[in-house]
Amino acid sequence: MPAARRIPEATVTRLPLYLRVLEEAAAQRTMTVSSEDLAERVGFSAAQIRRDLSCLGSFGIRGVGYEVEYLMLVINRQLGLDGERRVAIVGAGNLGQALARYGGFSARGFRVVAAFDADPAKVGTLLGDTRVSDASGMLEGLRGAGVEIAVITTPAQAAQRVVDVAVQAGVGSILNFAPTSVAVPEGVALRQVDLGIELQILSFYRHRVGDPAGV
Amino acid sequence: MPAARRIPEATVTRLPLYLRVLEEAAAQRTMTVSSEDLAERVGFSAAQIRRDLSCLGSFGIRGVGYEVEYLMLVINRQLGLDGERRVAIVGAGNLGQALARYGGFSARGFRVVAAFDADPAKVGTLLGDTRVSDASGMLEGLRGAGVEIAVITTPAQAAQRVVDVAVQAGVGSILNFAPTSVAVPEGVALRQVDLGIELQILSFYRHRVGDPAGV
DNA sequence: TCCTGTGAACCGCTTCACAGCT
DNA sequence: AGCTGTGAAGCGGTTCACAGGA
Repeated sequence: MPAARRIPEATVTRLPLYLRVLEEAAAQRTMTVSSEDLAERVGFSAAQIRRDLSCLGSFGIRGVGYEVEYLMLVINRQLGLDGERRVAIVGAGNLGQALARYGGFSARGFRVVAAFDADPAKVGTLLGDTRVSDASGMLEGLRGAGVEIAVITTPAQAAQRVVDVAVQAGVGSILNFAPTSVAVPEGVALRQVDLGIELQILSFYRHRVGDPAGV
Repeated sequence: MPAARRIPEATVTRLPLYLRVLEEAAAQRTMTVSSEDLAERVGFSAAQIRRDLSCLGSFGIRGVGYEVEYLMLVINRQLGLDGERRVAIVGAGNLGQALARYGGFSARGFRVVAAFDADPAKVGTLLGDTRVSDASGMLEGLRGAGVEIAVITTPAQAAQRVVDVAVQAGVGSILNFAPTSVAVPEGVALRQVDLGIELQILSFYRHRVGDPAGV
């Protein structure tokens, strides 16, 4: 009986990676993988992986490893990927397009059921295969479509307003790509990704030469 | 004399956020900010911020706070944003477009000096305002343009090949958006962002109801 | 008085090392 | 023999709490 422990945040962020390599393994008709195999594919230690997986229960086979199919099932269920998630994309720019067309979404059960933009020129066009609606109808639109996750790809100055409307519409999870920090009330899940910040972090690690700069 | 200490990785990832809110503050003609002010804007604790900034030297004014302009200068220099960084984008799809047009890049001194795609239909088109070249000329192209950072927005199966060529061309930093883990040799900086994984993490935190699922 | 800079305590995550199961 | 699952140790980062400067 898999004793489901509390799952540390750090572990949660790694589970999707395991899922990705497990799919690769399954595609190669691999039946079982050891923590060592997984370690090689994802790039961190075998101990780390055993510790992570032990949080989900204890279903590895000693002397053998983990059953690929079963492990995928367990991780999928833990992440809540066993059903469908209703997603809205707000902001029909290039990033919104990129996300709407990204195959990895639908493959994981994320369905884009609504799209919004404030620009009249974009309203009525297709984002992936979802028709873009006017942002003025967002509150009702999000409610009506039963959206659980809102993905924000608007300019920075619109982001907080969009978040507020989404929360009001009962959206429980927000993924913010706008280059500004937004606030959500207690109980709403939030993740923020800033593409510009990633480059800045890289920029730091670039000039690792001992540079004892003064003031 | 600001004693420049070693900067923890966690701190580095926060510096760009400080920069962002400092710019907002500067736009509002704010001359100084306290760690408390900053904490409110970025959303973590004042102690955290003081600790982070103390790594860059000690130039806060007790009883007052930090000078906005000077703090920006210090952080910019630490991140290596005081000069220009030559960037290439590989993969001219929607995500590549989104990045090329993203204002936050040029504002921070990141210049897109080359773009590549394997699709003949894309070659010759514009990515932002950079002409897309054929991927077959990537090695020479990257070298010739003196690219320091390669941003990868190709499909997963092309990513590792692109990384290998980039490294061979002397590119020191890689930002990978392709949904697969790539490997780089020692000494090359690497960051990976998977848009799909962010959604999966959110999905986990969504169903926080006590769900004692069995096997 | 007010806020910085920082030792010290604390906390969560990672790694080690090995007992125990197959 | 081989690999999992996990106590225990180790490590990095965060928070506390306060000494000390403006």
